[in-house]
Amino acid sequence: MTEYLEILHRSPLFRGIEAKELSALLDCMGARPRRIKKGDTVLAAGERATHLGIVLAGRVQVSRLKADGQRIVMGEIRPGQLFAESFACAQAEALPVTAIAGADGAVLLLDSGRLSAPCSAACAFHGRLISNLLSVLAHKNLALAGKVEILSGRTIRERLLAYLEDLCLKAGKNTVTVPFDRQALADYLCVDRSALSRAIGQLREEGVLEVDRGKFTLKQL
Amino acid sequence: MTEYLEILHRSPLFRGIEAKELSALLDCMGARPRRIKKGDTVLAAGERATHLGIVLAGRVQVSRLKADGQRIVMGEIRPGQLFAESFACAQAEALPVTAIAGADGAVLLLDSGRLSAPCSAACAFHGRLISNLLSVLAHKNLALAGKVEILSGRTIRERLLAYLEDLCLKAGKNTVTVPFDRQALADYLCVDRSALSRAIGQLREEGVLEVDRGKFTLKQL
DNA sequence: CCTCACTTGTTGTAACTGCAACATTGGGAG
DNA sequence: CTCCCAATGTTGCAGTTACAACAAGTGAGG
Repeated sequence: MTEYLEILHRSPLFRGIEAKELSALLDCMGARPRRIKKGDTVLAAGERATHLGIVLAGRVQVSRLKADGQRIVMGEIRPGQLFAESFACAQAEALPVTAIAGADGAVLLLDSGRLSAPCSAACAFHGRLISNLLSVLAHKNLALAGKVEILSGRTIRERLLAYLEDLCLKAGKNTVTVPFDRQALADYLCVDRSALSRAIGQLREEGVLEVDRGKFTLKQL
Repeated sequence: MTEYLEILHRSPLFRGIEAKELSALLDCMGARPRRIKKGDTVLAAGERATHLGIVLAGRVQVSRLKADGQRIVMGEIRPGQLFAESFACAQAEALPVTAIAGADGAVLLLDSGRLSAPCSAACAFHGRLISNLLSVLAHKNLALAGKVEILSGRTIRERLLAYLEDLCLKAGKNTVTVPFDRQALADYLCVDRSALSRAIGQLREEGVLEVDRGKFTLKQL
């Protein structure tokens, strides 16, 4: 656990909580890190949504499977970030999404009940924790709204460019590495993979885009 | 204000707070109801996101205008429900959405700073308020995820049916009244209005759907 | 070096969409 | 009742997409 304290301390969930206090807090909540290997299912759709997850190392991909077999990739979670927290906080009956490890690493699963229930030992930080969680949920909301904006594009071209521009804006440069392979990127944009390939090819031919594996460079911004 | 206390008391934000305490709480936060007329701009895009809104009567439509002029209708807010709360809680620089009254009514705007800052008089209920807000944000997240699922449909037909099935599921019957006119429904589904009309016509001809103005009946579920 | 599995790119085609322009409908004001 | 206007439906068309099937590229392991 010790090796991950630094990551946890930087997590938005524990902002403002001292490292030594953090350790006690985690003990109190019975948190144990769990190692994951690429491809492992961290949380499966259908489970009761009792726990929220924090990525300690590696990355976790959250996706949803529709009845017709279509997959929607909701996003990729990086170290320090949370996943499944909305479902846990909303006390959803069944988890509608699946979380899969995108690389070897580790996660921490926290019982949301224990997180929000008053705990005699750690009550001093409890308010802070809830307040942080509020902020995390709010930002997650903004991210989701951003995803809606991407999906509002009516052509693959529009959606891809909206996504890449968003990434570039956040990265502060015009070259970004997409954390998905082509199929996952297509599922993230909710389009067909081969059609996405065609759109990428066109954009490259037009000189709008430069592509090298997962590295995209926007030539004009 | 008194006329709206009942609505507020039933709002998820004030769950578990007694009616008489509620009144004091509102005073303490300096909340004043504001009457709105159909078409009024309640919150404008670009404003600092300092306040969250609660609909007291009527309805409020939240939409976002893209750079290319395309409008995205995010949703319709009904009495007791909140809007713009994510932006307020995330302390967003500028509001990315616009809130417009869809009918005559009234709203309450609450300063999110005052909501989360400790208040000597109402501190007893403060924790409750934050906890409720957490739940509201979590549920809003689920709603947004639902919208993403709707937008993941690759044809207008799929999106419309996903939306209507969702409404029917929530209503518990197979006849629902859509709170949008055709243009707003198209903007909600992020498709062209005339193409939406065409899709509705096809579904009706096939006997899948019965339509009367804004009233849709799913013949087969 | 080769094989094999997996990822990515390519292409033809039918179907669907966005767009624009126009027809129709329905309800409110006078 | 009639007029008027906004909402809704209709249609032709060019462009885009999903789908399927296949080709090319890539990397790990023997």
